[in-house]
Amino acid sequence: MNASEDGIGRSSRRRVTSKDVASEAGVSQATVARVFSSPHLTAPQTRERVKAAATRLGYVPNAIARSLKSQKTDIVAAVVPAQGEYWQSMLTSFSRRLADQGRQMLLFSFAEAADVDSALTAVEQYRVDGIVLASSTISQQQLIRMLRPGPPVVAFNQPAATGVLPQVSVDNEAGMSDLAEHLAGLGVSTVLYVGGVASASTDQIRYRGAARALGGHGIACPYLESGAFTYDAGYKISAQLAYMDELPEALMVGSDEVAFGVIDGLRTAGIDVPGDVLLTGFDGLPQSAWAGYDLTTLVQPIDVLVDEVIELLFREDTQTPAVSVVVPGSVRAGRTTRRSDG
Amino acid sequence: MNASEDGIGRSSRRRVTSKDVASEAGVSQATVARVFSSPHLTAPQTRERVKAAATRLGYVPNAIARSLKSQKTDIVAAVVPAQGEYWQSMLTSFSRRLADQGRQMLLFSFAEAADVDSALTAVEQYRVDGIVLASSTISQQQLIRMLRPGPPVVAFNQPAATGVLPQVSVDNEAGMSDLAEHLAGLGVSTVLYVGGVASASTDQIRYRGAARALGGHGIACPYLESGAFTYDAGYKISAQLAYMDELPEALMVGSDEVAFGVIDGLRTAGIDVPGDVLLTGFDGLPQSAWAGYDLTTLVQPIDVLVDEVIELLFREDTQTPAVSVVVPGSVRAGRTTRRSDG
DNA sequence: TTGACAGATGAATACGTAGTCATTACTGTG
DNA sequence: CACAGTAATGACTACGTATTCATCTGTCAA
Repeated sequence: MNASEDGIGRSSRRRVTSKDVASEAGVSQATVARVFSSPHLTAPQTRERVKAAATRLGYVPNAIARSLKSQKTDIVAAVVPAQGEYWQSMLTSFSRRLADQGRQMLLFSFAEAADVDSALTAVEQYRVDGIVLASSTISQQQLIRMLRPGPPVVAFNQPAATGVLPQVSVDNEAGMSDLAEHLAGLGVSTVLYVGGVASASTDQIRYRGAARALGGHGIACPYLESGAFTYDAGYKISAQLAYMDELPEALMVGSDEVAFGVIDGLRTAGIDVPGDVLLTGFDGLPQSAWAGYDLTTLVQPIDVLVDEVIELLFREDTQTPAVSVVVPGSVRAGRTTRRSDG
Repeated sequence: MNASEDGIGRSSRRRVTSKDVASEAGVSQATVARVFSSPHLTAPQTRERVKAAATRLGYVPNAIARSLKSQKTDIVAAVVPAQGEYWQSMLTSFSRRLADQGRQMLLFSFAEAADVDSALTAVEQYRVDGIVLASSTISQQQLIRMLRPGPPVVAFNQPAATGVLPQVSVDNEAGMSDLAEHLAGLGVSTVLYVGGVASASTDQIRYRGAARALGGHGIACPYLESGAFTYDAGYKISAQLAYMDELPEALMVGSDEVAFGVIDGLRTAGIDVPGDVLLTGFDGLPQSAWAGYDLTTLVQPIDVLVDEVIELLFREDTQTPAVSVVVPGSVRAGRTTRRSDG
């Protein structure tokens, strides 16, 4: 007598398989499989009997086995940086969209660029149906690596990937340009651009958008690098700004998160935004609309971007070489570019 | 002649299997498998030859097939609400921790409580090695559903699960109690508690912590429900606060995110925090340390919580019935409880 | 009545890997 | 030299499902 055999433990004795259901219902395994994957091939009466047996035994189809046989997993992998408000909101939108389609999301987040390689190695092992690469810190070399045979890959908000991988991003240049026009329309004549990481393609393109638009109005636009796309980087760089002989009329910051840091840093130093200096962000994070900041920023239509990614991943047309999709954002005018009440 | 056969397209012709590598290297499939899963059983010379062949062909082991055979996926499922800063930071920490162990995270996020059921159904299909249930809005019934045979399940910050499922959470009651003591130590004599969702177990327990501690000092602590654990809920409820005949000396808010809304709402109404009213939060979100808020709050040691979850999921000892693990948090005193400079 | 045909089902197989068992070669010891 | 013991490998099978092919039943038209 095996003592451990009939303990009513939390753990299972053994998983129920379609074969078990088959004998319980008095049909073949094939029929059970059909009831769950192509019910129209089964007789209503049989179907009910099988379903009843399945419920009785607590049968749940094994997606792993199904994936092996059908060569599709219904899983999409997302390779995303661990830090950053922007990526988090993108993740949220993406996973929800996938869930609507009966797909799941396998998450590979990485803290440092060095971890990307191991993440990519892991991704390859799971035969996912598609891969999304996010983060501007993925190297060109790593992008090229994804060109091997395998599931479709799409880069997200990574202009550097253009020409290498299909890519979806907001129109960074036009977006920052629109913000610059907004400032120019307010009569601003001196502007300083506060970037995140100068080597990041998004940073470069956004700056170009600002510089061109402002240049069209005869306004110069020097570039200052904060060092990272984080709150802390913005907060720290604000010390430099506070000690400048003369503040520009407006600051264009490369991302909302950095902008939050800049604003808080300036305010801590006794410099009011927008009283002493106007300021714009970029991304349209939820927090940018919070009353504490009420930031003028470029809102990225994340849901649209995500839909485009999914569209690119699963489009039927495999002939047409994959292209870059660029989606326009929209300026949200907040308090940080509202001229003081006086 | 099949035209599409030798196009150098982006997509694969056919995946390379261990069998292909075997013939390429002149060994059996079994040997190839051993080289990748238990190299110590192979001769160094053979190992190199196989690896070379694998590289030449671009072989990548198939995790799906491995999972089917070995009955483990190295995947942990996380069922998490789509909204909420707190969950996002928890997710980040969790996925990173798993990655360190060579495990992946399958994400199931849900927008509304109604979506939880479909998420759970999907989770069951993938034979994951463990499941983490987060969010206080998962119903008791849904928790009970997870008691079926299957992978280990752990609830995260869900005191209501105690006794039903193994659970890990911060010490909500002691945490809020500590914050209350902090206020009492400042000589505060009137307090109002602003909760999130009154029916949520975390909300109830946190309130209890506040009420008990304050009661010990002879301080009453009325409860006001904001309606959700969101910024907007806090912002809206602040209107009610602004119109009160007399403000309490301090507000204890049930979560940081709600607290941000309350602070911004009050400030918009011309009520200064901490000048006119002191305020505490709960959770210790990254933003709570931002200079704009600099919130006095209870910092949850997310990394510790996550480690405890993983420990519970994968502990060897299957005998001992799973328990509730309660981890203490720590008070971070910020500007919002600093008496005005005067 | 017979043959054609659709509907429903079962037997058998493939998906790609890991592990079991058997076989072979080789080392060291009596 | 014989034998035991170990290292290395190959043949084979199981994991749980989906699908192909064949079989069988019953319906309908000629």
